[in-house]
Amino acid sequence: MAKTTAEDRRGWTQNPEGVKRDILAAAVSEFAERGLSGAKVDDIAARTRTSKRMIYYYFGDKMGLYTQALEAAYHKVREGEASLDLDHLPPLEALEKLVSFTFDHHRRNPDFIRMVMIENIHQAEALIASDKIRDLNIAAIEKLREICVRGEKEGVFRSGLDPVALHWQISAASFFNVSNQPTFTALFGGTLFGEAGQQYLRSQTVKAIVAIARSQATFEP
Amino acid sequence: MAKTTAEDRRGWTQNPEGVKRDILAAAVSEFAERGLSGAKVDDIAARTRTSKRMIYYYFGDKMGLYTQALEAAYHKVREGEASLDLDHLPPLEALEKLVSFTFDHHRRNPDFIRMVMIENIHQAEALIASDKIRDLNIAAIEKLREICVRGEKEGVFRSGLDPVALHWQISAASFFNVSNQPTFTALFGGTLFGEAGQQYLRSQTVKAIVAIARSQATFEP
DNA sequence: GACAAAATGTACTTAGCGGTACAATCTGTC
DNA sequence: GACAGATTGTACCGCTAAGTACATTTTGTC
Repeated sequence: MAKTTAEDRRGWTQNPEGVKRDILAAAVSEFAERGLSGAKVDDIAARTRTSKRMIYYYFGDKMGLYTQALEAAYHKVREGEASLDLDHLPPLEALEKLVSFTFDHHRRNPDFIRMVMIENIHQAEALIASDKIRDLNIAAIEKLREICVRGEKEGVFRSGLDPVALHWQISAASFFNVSNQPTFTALFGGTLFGEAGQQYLRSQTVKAIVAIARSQATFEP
Repeated sequence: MAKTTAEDRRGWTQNPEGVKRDILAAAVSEFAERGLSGAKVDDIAARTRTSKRMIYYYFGDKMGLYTQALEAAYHKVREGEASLDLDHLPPLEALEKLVSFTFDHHRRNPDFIRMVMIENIHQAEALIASDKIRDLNIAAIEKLREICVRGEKEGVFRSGLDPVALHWQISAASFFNVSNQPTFTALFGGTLFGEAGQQYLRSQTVKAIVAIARSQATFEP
């Protein structure tokens, strides 16, 4: 995180793109950690190799920075998803793999999860204003829709499956698993969040989603 | 919400308990709406029939107020759950009813959900410090454990079911449904959050949880 | 190498907000 | 009804943090 790549600072030369990336990375961390009002521009600047002055120079104000940080977080995470190739798998395996992957992927990106939490606290105002993010997510649904269609054709999924509702189910488990870990651990202990617990939850989640997608009986344990 | 009950202000007499309740109600709304740093003590005071001075008199500082607001939110919600009687139902129906109820109950208490979101953003620091809240939640798990035990004995649930994991599954769906409504709506439209959509999601969720609990095949559509 | 525009550093202003000092009023008790 | 302690109102302080003024350096262009 926030590691210094060589190109970010070649000697003492100017480097607008590097500076912008540097600021955005710092902003994502800080906002994810402390929320919109909790994050301080001075603190973000301190995580940077540049100054507060440059934040205002490139991003206008705190909200401008926040919006772009949110976009950066979405971009990074959806990019990771895009690498997942499911077309060559039969629909049932494709769905299982997608759920497993999403579960793990969210877990690997807590900053993204926290940005979305913060966005929800703020009624998704910044997200609504960003067409960029909407486009990224439509693509995610299309991938799932394709699996649904294939599954229905082959008769392994029940007909009339709504990909958006299915996405809701997958997201609910994968998101909650990260977002509510602090309170859940505080109340019930951290057993479920160790490696074994997470594998268990993931397999249970896959099973639950598959049960929703199939109309037929399921016989495996 | 924050309605003026007759007893809260009898003429101009002192009324410590009424004032405290008034402040707490205002605090829950304000914190739930804007988060910990986002909430302003002056704004909370403005929602009150008393003054900022009284907030500091009764609650010490902003964090003290926040902690008690969190406790109040938990208390109210767990109290609502306690009214649910499942002992007379066979285990499968009891589980189904519990899931349905939880789904609806969370939906009816968005302020509670938002308080928990905020707590998670802050690593559950206030929650960890509150024994009161932990006790409330242990009780919720015990209710579920009892259902699991009965279900296993009667052979309708698979053996070795973990009530905490099951609670995780139930909470994930019910919580996410409220917590992420803003971003989900912004990205995919609000269809799922209308009355029909919610009924659909609730039934899907019940089906998913039941699938997890049963080892046997399920034949219903 | 001179000029303009882009990029950066330093120091400052300003307002919002958490918290408090001080005084006044209410209420139970003798 | 006087006293003590609990409760409340008014006015204020001080700090933090968002945002800016102004000066300086870098860099591409002729």
